Amino acid sequence: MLRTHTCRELRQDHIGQTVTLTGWIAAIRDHGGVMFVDLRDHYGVTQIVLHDNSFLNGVNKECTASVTGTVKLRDADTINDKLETGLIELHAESLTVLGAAKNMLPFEIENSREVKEDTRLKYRFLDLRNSVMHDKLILRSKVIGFLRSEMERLGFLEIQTPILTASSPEGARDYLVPSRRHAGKFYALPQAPQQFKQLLMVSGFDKYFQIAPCFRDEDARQDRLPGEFYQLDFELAFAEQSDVFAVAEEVLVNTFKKFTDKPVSTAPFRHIPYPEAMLRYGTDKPDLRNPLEIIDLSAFFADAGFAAFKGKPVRGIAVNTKGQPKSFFEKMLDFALSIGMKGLGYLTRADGSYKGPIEKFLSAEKQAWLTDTYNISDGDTIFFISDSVDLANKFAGQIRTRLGETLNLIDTERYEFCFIVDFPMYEINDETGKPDFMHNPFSMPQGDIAPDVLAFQYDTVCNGYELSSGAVRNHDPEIMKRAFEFAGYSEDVIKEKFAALYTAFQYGAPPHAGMAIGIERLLMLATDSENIREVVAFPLNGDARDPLLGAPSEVAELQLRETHIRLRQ
RNA sequence: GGCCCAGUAGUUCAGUUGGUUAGAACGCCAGCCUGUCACGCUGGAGGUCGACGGUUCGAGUCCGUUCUGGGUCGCCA
Repeated sequence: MLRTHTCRELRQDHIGQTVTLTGWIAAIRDHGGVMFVDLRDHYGVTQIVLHDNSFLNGVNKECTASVTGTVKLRDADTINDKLETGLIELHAESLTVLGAAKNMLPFEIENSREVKEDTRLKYRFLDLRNSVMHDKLILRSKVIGFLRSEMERLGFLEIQTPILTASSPEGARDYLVPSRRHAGKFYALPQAPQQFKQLLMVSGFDKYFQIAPCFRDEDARQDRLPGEFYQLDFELAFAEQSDVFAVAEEVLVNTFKKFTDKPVSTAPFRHIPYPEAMLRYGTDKPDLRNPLEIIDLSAFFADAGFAAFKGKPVRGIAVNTKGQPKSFFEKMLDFALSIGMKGLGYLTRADGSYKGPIEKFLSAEKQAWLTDTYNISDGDTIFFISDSVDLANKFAGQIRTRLGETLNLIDTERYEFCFIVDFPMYEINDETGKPDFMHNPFSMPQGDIAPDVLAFQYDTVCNGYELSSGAVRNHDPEIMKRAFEFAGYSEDVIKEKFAALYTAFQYGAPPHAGMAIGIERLLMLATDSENIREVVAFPLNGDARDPLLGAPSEVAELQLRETHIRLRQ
C-alpha cells in the first residue's frame, strides 16, 4: 500500500497516528531549522513539517513523493482555516521521491490559466494540476453522471450508436476515415447520432438518450470546439414539442440547481418565436439577462425627413447614458465600424429635447411620438441602426450586447433560459434565389409546404448561448417528399441520400421529437468559463491541432498504401 | 479563406520621439533564517526582442513579407 490516507483526509481524530501520504510537492518553505512542504493530491493539501533539510535532497516542486510521519495538532496560532486539513500537520520521519521533476517548470501551476494557451495545451498534464482546472473536470464527471441518472429516472434508455458511419450529405463537413477493405471508400465520423436515433424510434424504443460524441470539421469559436464535442442527445416516440420541452426543463433546471449557486429560470421557459427574437434581440440566441430591447423604427422613418433612413429597415435601442463621457459614444462608434457598420447615429434626450445630428430632420410631432411611445426620458440615448433587414437585425443585436456589457446592465448572477421556436423551414439562398433548408431537412413543417412555412424546430438558449437544438421530426414520407421537392430535390435524392430513414418510414414510424444539449456549453455556463476548452481535458486548439500528441500527424507509407491513399505532391 | 489583435527572460508583462549595457514581478540557482502556509531577506544566472528582408550613422521601436497564437466573419443539417 503506497499510502494510508489522502491529502484531504487527516483531521483531529488522526492525531498521534503514524500515516503515509503521497502526492505532489506543491510548495517548499524552508525556514532554516524548520521546513514546511505542501503535499497535494487529487483530494486536497496537507502541510508536512520537516526538521532535517537532508530530507529535501532531490526534492523539487511538482515532483511526486511519499511521506511517512506522525500526525500532530498544530499550535493554536498556526492553525490554517483556509486548508481543510489546517488543524493538523504531518511531522515527517521519511520522505521518498517517487517521480522526479525538472527544477524548471514551463509555468507555475498556480498561474497556469494565465499562460498562453498553446503552452498550456502542450503541457496540458501540468495545466490540469491547477486546482481550478482540476475542479472543472471533476464537475464535468459529476454533471455527466447526473444527466445520465436524470435521463434514466425519466425512463430514457441509453443506446450507443456507431462512430464509424456513413458520410451525410447535409450539414457540416465530415471527418473521413479511409476504408482498408474497400478501396476508395470512406467511413465518416458522426456529426450527431441523428439518423440512428430516428431509426431507434422506428424500432420501438420509446425514449432514447446518449451522451454522444459528435464530430464536425468546422472552425472553432469561443463557444464551439473544433473537431469533437459531446451532446446529451435524446428522442421521444409518440411525442410533440411540448413533451421535449418538459424533459429539457426538468433536466436543465435540476442540473443547474444542483451544480451552481445562481438562480435558475423556472419552468416553463419563455417561448420566443424566431422572427420575434431576430427583431427584439437581433439574434436567435438572445441573452435575456440584458434588459435592452431593439425597437423597429422603419415605419417611423418612412415618412420622416431623413433620407438616409427613408424606406429602409431601421432599428433603435434606447438606453440610459446619463453621465457617460464623450469617449463612450466614440468607443461605441469605433465598435460599430469594427463590426462592419457604416456609422452609428444617435439622439440623446436632455433638458426636454433631443440632441444629435438627426434631430433637425424630425418634426416636433415625430419627436413627441418617439418620446411617448418608447418612454424616453432625460439622459436616454437612442442608437439607430439601418441596413438590409438581415444586417440591421444582426448589427442591432451586436450593439445591444455591447451596450449591455459596456454599461454593466447584464445581471451575471443568474441563468436565464428560453426556447426559441418556430424557425422557418426554408431560407432563400442569396446566390441562387431558391429555397434551402434553413436548419435541417428532418424537421416537420408546421403546415402546407410554402416558402414561409415554419418548422417544429427549436433551440434552448441560456445567457446568450445556444445550449440545445431540436425538432419534431418529419416521419411521413409523403410530407418529406414534398419538403425536399420544394427545395429542389427529387424523391431519388431522398432515396439515395437518406435511404435508411426513407425506407424505415415506409414500415410504420411513430411521430417523434427530440433534442441535443451541448455538454461543453452547459459546463461553460455552469463553471463560468470564458473559453470552451477549459471544460475539456485534452481539447484541440483553435486551429484543430493537438499540441500535446501532435494530431493531425503524418502516417507511415504502409498505412497510406493499405488504405489506398496517394498523397498529392 | 477575409478582417482585427498579440508575439520581448522559463511565465506574465513594461519598454516614451528610433539613440549608452533591453527592465519589473513571479519562477530558477546560491547564501541566511525554528512556525510558514503565495514565508521572508541578500546576492546571482537567465534575452537571436517570433523569422526573413528593407529604411537609417543607429531598429525591440519605422516599412514589407512571413510564421505562430487568440478573437471574429464565412462555415456550423
